[in-house]
Amino acid sequence: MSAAAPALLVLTLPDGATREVAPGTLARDVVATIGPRLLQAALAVSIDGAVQDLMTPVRSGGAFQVITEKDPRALAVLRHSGAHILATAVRRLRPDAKIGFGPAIDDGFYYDFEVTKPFTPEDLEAFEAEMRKVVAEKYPFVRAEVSQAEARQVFADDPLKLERLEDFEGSDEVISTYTDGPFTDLCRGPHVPDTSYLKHFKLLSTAGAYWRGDERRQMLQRIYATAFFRKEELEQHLHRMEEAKKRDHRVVGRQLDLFQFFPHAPGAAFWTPRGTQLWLTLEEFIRERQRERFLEIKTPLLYTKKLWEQSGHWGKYKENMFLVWDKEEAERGGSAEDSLSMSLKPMNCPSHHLYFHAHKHSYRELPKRYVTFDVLHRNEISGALSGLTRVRQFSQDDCHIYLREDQIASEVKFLMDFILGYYDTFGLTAKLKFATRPEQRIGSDELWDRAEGALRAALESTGRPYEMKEGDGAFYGPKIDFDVMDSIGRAWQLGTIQLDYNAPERFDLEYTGEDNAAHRPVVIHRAVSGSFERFLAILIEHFAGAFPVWLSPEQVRVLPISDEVLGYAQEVTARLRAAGIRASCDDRSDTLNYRIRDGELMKVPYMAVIGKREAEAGQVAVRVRGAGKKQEVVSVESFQARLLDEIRARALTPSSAGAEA
RNA sequence: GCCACAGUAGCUCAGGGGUAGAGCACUCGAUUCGUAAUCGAGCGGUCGUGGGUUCAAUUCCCACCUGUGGCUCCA
Repeated sequence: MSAAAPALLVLTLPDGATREVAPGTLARDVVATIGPRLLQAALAVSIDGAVQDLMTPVRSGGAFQVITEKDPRALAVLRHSGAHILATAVRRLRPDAKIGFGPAIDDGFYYDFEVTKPFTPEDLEAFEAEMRKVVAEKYPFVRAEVSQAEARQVFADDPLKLERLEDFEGSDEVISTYTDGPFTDLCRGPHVPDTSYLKHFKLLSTAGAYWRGDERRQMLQRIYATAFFRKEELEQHLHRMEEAKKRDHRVVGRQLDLFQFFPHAPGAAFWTPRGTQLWLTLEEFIRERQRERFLEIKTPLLYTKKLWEQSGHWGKYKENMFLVWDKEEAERGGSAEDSLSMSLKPMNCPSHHLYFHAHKHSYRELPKRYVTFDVLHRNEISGALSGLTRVRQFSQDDCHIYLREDQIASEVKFLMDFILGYYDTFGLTAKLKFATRPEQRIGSDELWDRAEGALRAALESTGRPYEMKEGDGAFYGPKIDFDVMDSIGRAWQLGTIQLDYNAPERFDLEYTGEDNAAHRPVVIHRAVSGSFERFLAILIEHFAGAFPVWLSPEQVRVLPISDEVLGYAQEVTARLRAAGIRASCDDRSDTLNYRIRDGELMKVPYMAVIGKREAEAGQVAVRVRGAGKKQEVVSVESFQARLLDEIRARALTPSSAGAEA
């Protein structure tokens, strides 16, 4: 503020009105000129798109917006303040705790601490209680701008903060601190005006987290928490977490008897008869879709080191491979290391390249699409394993396409339609991400220009919106990723289309062109499901176990009301089975209510109840899963026909129960 | 791999230094039922594994295994 008469800054309000203020005016004073009610509701402001708190001096002009609870950006501000309040409470109860980072995240916030004794669940309760005190004490968040030297003074006892301060060396970024009562943090802000704004919050869990995400650095103790403006929102959030837990594929998988794990095979699933049926149905579906334009091949699971050296896996991926001991190599006197000269395959690409290389190919036969469903093994670190979503043994619907460069655009278009159509069948919606050349890459810039151009042109030709992920491509080529959204709004990265100019070089792949000369093909890596295991886990959670009829392991359960009609019930069951429907007859001597309940719990899409009336009329009383008592009595023929239609159409929901066609 | 937590009957879970209990499931008997749990009886566990402390360990301690939540990684 050295200038004698600084120029006024012009702030433009959303309604077009303007305010002219002297630099250094507090944001809250600007808000006050708009209205007292707005000042009451204000949590922060946005100037030219940058969120700042009310006590921040205005330093530049531009679009000026007041951020209230309604603003989507407000929650992050509240949660960030929540993180400070958490740290305030932790510091009071555990003065030895060194503070790390404490940001707002998608669903809440966390704070990392370095402590000699890790936190226990009881500690969490104590911290939460202490936070409520800090909230009640209503400390204002006081911003201060300090020099590097002053900051070093303030955080002299916090080595993690001192390390953070090093990042400011030589930069002209303003160093600011925020103080709420007894606690001061190095922080850019913004914050809500005082601690009392944090009303509805909950500490959720503790976890270890490496300092700065680096596994070579020390492990800090992270506390996860969440916060909302309204009590109902917090309750809803916690309820959603509960609901998500209920549809957790590990829980549903046990309830519906789909798969299980044994300690004897960590990271490898056992599929039960019902689960195996589910798997086979999915696989059959994929096979059917791929029958026409893809070539399925089955290849070895175990290969010699030579292949992995050629593919580059031996050098870059060996840690993750299950190496296999070669007896003869050992007997030749090789070292223990040398005797491990084979490996279970962790990926299919080398198999496909090997096969493509083994034959002469004409330009006329491209694109050539090889698909393989073989079992893959990756030796994941134990801590990474989790249900079906992260396993050591899995299968992919893995495809490698060998094509001419001029075919890239049309091929990518074809693959995109293929993949999106696949997700549609399950009611999954996909978001597309286009990832471009990364820093670490191979190939000339001209090649990348061509590859990215072709991929992008194909992407745009579909007219679908997509997001850019600059620099996130594979080292060998750009890619399109498919982020799939499930029924409760979670995103999963599943499908991918990747251009690869590296593999053809490594494997010396060739085709004979029109000119009778050898040419290099391009390779496209394509996955749709990711892995069967993970995809089935997603489907289980997406449908909460209530699969559409075509996928259901058990499609119809026939329930005879009494033994008198058992014969007819068995006849109906046999007839449905003969028509290719997965039907069973529940002839247990339990009550009808009991058996209906069991059928509902097992999420069987249709129950066909049969009493004397139905037996006499050649009908069934159709009960649709989840529809309660609403039922329709129809002839066996029309029930069967309708089922077959629904299965053939791979309908997501049943059409009205057994309506006569 | 790292940090924390957990492991008791097939499942969900209670208990706790003196070798265990419920509900459901399962088996048997009775019941033959009209749309989400019929009644009764019975079977079932060396309390994850191995060591240690103790007169005594499922319980306390240590190690390991497996799982869960994270970190890292990732289909």
